[in-house]
Amino acid sequence: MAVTIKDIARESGVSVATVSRICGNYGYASEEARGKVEKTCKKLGYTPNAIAKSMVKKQTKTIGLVVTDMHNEFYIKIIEEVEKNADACGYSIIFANSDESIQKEMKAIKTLVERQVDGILLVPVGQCAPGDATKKKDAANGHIRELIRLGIPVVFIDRYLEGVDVDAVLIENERVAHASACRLIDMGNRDICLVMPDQEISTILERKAGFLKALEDRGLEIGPERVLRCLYTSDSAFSLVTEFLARHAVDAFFALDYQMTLGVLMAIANSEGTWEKEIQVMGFDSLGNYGKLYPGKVISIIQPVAAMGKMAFELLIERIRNKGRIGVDGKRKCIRLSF
Amino acid sequence: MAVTIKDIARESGVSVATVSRICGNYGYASEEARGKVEKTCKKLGYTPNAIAKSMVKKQTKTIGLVVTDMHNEFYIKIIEEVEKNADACGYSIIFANSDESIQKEMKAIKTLVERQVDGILLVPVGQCAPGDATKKKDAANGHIRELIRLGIPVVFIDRYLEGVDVDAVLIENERVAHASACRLIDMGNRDICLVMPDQEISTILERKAGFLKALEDRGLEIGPERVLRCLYTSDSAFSLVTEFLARHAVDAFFALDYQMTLGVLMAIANSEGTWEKEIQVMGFDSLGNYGKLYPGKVISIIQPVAAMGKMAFELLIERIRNKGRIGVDGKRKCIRLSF
DNA sequence: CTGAAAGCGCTAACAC
DNA sequence: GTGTTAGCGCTTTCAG
Repeated sequence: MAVTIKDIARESGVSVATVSRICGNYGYASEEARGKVEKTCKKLGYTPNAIAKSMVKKQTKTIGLVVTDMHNEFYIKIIEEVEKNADACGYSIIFANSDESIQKEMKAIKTLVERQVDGILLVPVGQCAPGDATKKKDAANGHIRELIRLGIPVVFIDRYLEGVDVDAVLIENERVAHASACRLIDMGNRDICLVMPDQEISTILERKAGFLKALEDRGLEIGPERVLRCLYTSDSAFSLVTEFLARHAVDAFFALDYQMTLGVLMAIANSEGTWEKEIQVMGFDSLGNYGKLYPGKVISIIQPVAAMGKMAFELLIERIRNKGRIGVDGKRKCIRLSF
Repeated sequence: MAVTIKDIARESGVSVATVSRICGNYGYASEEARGKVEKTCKKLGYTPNAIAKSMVKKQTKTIGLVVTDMHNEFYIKIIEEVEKNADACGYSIIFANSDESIQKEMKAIKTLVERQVDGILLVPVGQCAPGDATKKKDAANGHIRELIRLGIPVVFIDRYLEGVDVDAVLIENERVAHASACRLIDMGNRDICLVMPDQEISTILERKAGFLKALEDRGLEIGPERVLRCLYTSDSAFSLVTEFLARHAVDAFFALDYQMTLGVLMAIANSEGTWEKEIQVMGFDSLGNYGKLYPGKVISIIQPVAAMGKMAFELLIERIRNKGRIGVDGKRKCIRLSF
């Protein structure tokens, strides 16, 4: 049997209240009592029971963190940053991977709610489709709405969901994509191929819009065969680009996220004769150290991931502190980082 | 206020005991009661409180997971696998990163204990030094011993600690390194350079021993300048190998883990004139998809990480189930996977 | 089959 | 300053 506050109280000849005050160090306590209690705590090897504490304080000092993909270094970085920030504030992370599956996300969130997390940091799977699919999407996002109804603070990271009013920390995807694509064009690349996952995810849609606008601004057109849509994995991008390269020549590739960038590089590195053509690659997300493995021409659009993790955590903490109220102005915050 | 079992009881005109039986579905309950309770649960949007449940059941259905490095894909895979297996069994993961710091590890473990995790999966930082440093190491590993004293099941993954009796899931490092190095030599490589972090970690020591034994078995010698010791990062390995390549020529590199393998490849890819020399690289851990980015000669020693994660989790669960007793034979298990 | 009641370990009034 | 006590939401005997 683990030693409890009661044991400490008995052993030191004081009441549980006194022990609680001393161990939680709040309220008054005589030096004498303090000394005795601290000694017995050490002697008996007392470990406070956070569960019991949570029970009465109605806060667990834990937050849920759900990401969609563990093969994506961007999300790994997010996990790392969130854990670091949380730890510094005495929060623990209950971690879950939704693996781009809405079912897994729903299950994860249900578990987190049951475990009484103080708040949730979420990269939402849910796809924000425009148009007639709205009703279906609404149903699919019911679990997020439920969270809001329950008053559990949630902050989205990286992606947002159309029609769901939630705080979020995002990137200025359209602007950044636009600026980057302009730069790519202004470097002299005319024939550019877009590589993207065929999914209705906010980041992808926004980046795509920015890219297309850049083409338009520069008076360029893009044929449908130059918009490569694949599954949301680097392998899929690899296959598609490899196939494409066997048939076509291009000046450059524009890849909309980590997996796409990786797939493009893999394809170029492995396609006969393409290496020396020096195709320019521009893509979202750093490939970490791996960039050094690829000697070709690559420009990475590196998101400020550390800042994103920090801001998301801090925003969540703010919401947790003012539980119920949503900021001073009563509005959700949607932080858009530019860079 | 969240809706509780009490609300459900009142609303459905039964006692809390009945509601508890029905929601936890154990014990008897009439169809009538069941129907009423289930309806009100739905109506009021009842979410069971796992914290309260933990309080009385004295088990939280959570396990702690602590890894040492989030820039190492091997550990990321471990996280992924553990989460997947845990989720399937109704366990949640409280995650922490010790970042190779013994202080952070101690803090993480303290937190996990306070949070009453049912068990802990740990890649221990602690370095298993042979010889006179023993006493210092013992002190450093006191927090692990404390865990055992408290009866909290722990399973080490990847590394073990000398003198601390804990279940572990490891690789047959020495044998695998030996076999791999033999193969490397038998391919015709005579002048081989070893790249390793300068740390007393079990994996590294064992792999090094296997490598050296292979040289000995084949009647080869290795000069001290061909044993490259660096910090435990790919950048450090990169610098050291780059410097080495500027001065020496070798047939092959043997890298003792993920970070080392990555550093070696980076160095070769970026060193003037080394590319075409076709230096053979053999190293522990897959570089995931990145392998495709490097067109040189690489042989990866790929650890069965999925099996490791699964076995570690299952061993932990077994220990949790038989809380107190340590297996049928009263002995710790040290599973050594070969491949 | 169902209900009353006793806690799990801790905090927080409220009295002394 | 310190102790008593009433819960937090739930499970689990033990009666009925």
